[in-house]
Parts: sequence; C-alpha cells; structure tokens
Amino acid sequence: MTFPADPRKNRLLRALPAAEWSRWEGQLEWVRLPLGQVLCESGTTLTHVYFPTNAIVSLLYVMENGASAEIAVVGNEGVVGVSLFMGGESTPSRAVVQSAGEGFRLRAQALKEEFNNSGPVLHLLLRYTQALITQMAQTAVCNRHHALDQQLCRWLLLSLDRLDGSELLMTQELIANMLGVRREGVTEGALKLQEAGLIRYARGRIHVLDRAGLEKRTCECYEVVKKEYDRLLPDRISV
Amino acid sequence: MTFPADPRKNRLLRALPAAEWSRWEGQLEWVRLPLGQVLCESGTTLTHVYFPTNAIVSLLYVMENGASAEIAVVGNEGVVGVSLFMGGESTPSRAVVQSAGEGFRLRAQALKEEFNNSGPVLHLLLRYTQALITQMAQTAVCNRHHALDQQLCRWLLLSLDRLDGSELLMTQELIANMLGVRREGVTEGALKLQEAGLIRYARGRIHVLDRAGLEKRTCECYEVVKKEYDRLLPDRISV
DNA sequence: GGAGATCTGTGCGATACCGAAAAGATGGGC
DNA sequence: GCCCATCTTTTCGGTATCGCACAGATCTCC
Repeated sequence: MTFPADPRKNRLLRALPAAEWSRWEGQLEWVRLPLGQVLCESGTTLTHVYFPTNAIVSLLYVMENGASAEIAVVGNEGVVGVSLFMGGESTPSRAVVQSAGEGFRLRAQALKEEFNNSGPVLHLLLRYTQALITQMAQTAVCNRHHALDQQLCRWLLLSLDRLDGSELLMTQELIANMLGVRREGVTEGALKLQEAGLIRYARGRIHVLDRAGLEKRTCECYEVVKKEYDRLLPDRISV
Repeated sequence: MTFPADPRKNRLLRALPAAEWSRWEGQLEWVRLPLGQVLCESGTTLTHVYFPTNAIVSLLYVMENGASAEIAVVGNEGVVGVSLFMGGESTPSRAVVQSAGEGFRLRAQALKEEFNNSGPVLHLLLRYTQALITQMAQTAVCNRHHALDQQLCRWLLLSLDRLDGSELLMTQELIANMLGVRREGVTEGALKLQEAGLIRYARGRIHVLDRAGLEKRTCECYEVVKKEYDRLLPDRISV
C-alpha cells in the first residue's frame, strides 16, 4: 500500500515490528491536519487515534473561565488518543492542531483489538495510570494559574482523600516543599484558611474543620482530579 | 493468609477480581512506611511496587539546585512504581513517604509476570505513555520554578524536535496561549532571545539561529524530557 | 523547670508577571 | 501605491511571590 506520505516518519509506527506493521498498514488512513483542527474535545471519545508525521498537536486543558494551558505536545514521536488504549476512553483535555501538517489515523476499534489479549490486571493498572496522568496535568495547570491559597486547599483535600480522619500531620515547611513555594507563603495561606474557619492548626497538626468550605474555596483542579479517579477506578472491575 | 492490616484498604488491590487476587495474595508483603523513607530514588529501578493503605507517598522531582516540587501523590488509591509495568523501569522522580503509615509491596518480578502475555504493541505504547507522563510532570515543575524566557526556550526546542527545519510558524499570541502566559510576556522573552542572537523572528515566523545556544539557555526541563523520550522510544523494539 | 530545637508569624525591599491601553511595523489585497 | 488587518513593541501601575532576617511560641529532653 502506498500513501501520499510515509507513515514511518512517525516514531511509534516506525518502531512496530514487521508482524504488527503488516497488520496495521492496511488500516491506516492518511489525513491532513490543518491548523486549529480540534481532534478531540475535552471529555469526548475519539473515533480514531492520530499519529502525526509532521504536525504538532497540543493537549490543552481549558479552564472554566475559558483560559487554557498546554499539558503536553504530541508530534511525530507519538500518538493522540492515549486514553483509548489506557482504558479511560476520554480525558479532560482537548487536542488541537498547533502546527499544520499531516498524519495517519487508525480506527479506535482496530487499536483496541490489539489489546484484547491482555488480562484484567493490565486494564486496571492502565486505568489507574491515566488517573495519575490527570493529576500531573492538573498540577501543571494549577501551578501556572492559581493563587497559593487555592492550591493549598487543593493539596489539603487531595491529602485528606487519602487518609482516614480529618487531621493531617504535616508542617508548613513540608507543605511548602510539596507545593514548591516559600514556607512563609504557606503560613500566609494557612492563616487565611484559619481565619475563614476552614482549618485549625498548630505545630504540624492540621485539623480540617469545614471540608465543604475547602472544596468551595479550592480551584477547579481538585474536582477534576477527584472525578477522574472516581471514574477510572470503580471498586470492582467487570471481568 | 492474614496480615497485620487489610490489603483491601488499597483501592487497586480491592479492585482485583477473585482469580487475580488469589494469585497475588500469597506474594504481598506488609510493610511500614515511616515518614521520610525514600522508596525510590530518581533514576533507579525499584525492587518492589508499593501499595499504600494509609500512607501518602510523594513523587518529587528534585532539581539540580536541590529544590524539589511534587509531581503527584500516591495513597490508598494507587501504587508506587508505575514505571515497572509501563516498561520504563525507572523515572526521573523520587518517591518519598510524606505521611507515615503502612502498605503492601510486591516483588517487581512478580508484577511483571502479569504482563508477559501481552504483545510488543502494548509495551511500545506503554513506554510512549511514560515518556508523555514525564513531559507533563516536567511541565508542572517548569511552570512553578522557571523564568518565562527559559520556558520559552524549552518550548521552542520541544517544538523544533518535532518538526523538520529550523523555522517555526507561530505567532507570539499562540505561544502565549500554550505557555499560559501573557502575550506581552512572550514579546519580552523573545526579544531577549533575539538580542542574544539565538533566534530571529517576524510576524509569526521564528528562525532558530543558534540551537545550541537555546539548549544552553533553557532550563533543565528540556533535557530531562528529551532524554526520556530517547530512552523509552528506540527506533525498533526487540521482540 | 531550664535549654535547645522546632515550628509559626511578621516585616522589609526586590522582582516577575499581570492587565490594559496604545503606538509602531509589516505584509497582503485591491 | 494605498489601506487595513495583523503582528510586535512599549509603557505604566498593580499584585503576588520571593529572599532574607528575625521575633515569638511551643514542644522535648534532660
């Protein structure tokens, strides 16, 4: 089969062993990727996965106020639509062509059939990984755009979700290292939260008094991450 | 088999179907996770994967100057050591216990045997995904810690790597949206780079004059991401 | 119960980035 | 050759965070 362009200019396609490549070759479809094309809207399921050869696709997270931030870029080294084989089917990010070019696409169903040999363990772990990815992405966004005290709320809530009670044992110094900010900044933010009656703390002991209040005060990042974990990790997977 | 604690308090272990669980149960080892314990140093290979039950583990990226930033947290919903089953064996991040508690661990080899049924396509895609994850993580770090003109260098280099020539077609407005900053900020940064003789640009056309100069000026984030892509995505995988 | 370590609060000046507004430069279309 | 849309540059005040220095508060250990 001949194409108007060489699929092997994409690193993933190039890396396929001969056996796999012969199965895939007939199913690849050459496509133009004009500037601005939206390959995948946030939260929707792709019909194809895209292997760019000389285009760049941005994975954007679009915030509630319409502002956006780039999570990662995908070019001739990768594929747009990771969520399809990761098992999550969709992601909270949008894929937009940022530099026009060309690529190849493969029907989602065809790609998924390559994974049907694998067991439930595999799928579970992959789903978890996608949730983790979401958390990282959201971290990048939050770092760029949100005020320190909102990030502090997000961080407290994420920590709280992973513990039993309503008390956290961590000094401001530690939190500052985690958030990558100055300790004094954490002091300032924590004071605001304490004055608002949301938390009470002393010497490395933080009591969360009003969890709902924290959720109201934090940025959207927390809910996005939480929802993805809840969506991707049901208590029991169906075999 | 009985443990001093319930492994099913970990969401991933809980989600395992009965067949898988019965295979795993005998191999799990209960461990304490004291504050500050380093489960995995950046760049090293884990001997076990860890499933926390009531501890929190931070994935940190430690910068060259010693400062660190949290990429993500792992608690009772997840597992430390994703890179083992993703195929990359290691990651550039460090895993540190941030809130003391307990968990269970499984020998790396035992975990990997669960993946031996799957074909090369699977492994390839997983490796790619890990590289993507690195990029996201690095983005979060860069957003937090690096000056705009350094981030601009990183972004230009990452874009350059995915294109053919030494010319980029993108307006400052577009770049500003990608980096999540003001357009005027991009103007300022781009001017600095132009004055330094690294690039020349006009009306949405950027010529990279001195690629090595850009690499010298950018923050460490670029090289970290690039090296991970190079490491994880060889031109041909061995079957 | 005193000493020393640890944790938290406060007050500076310096700096990077923001928001808005407007002027200058360039290229394409007629 | 001229006009207009687009892209780039400059300016100015406002704000969040930084880096540092130090003071107060509380716990621990002897």
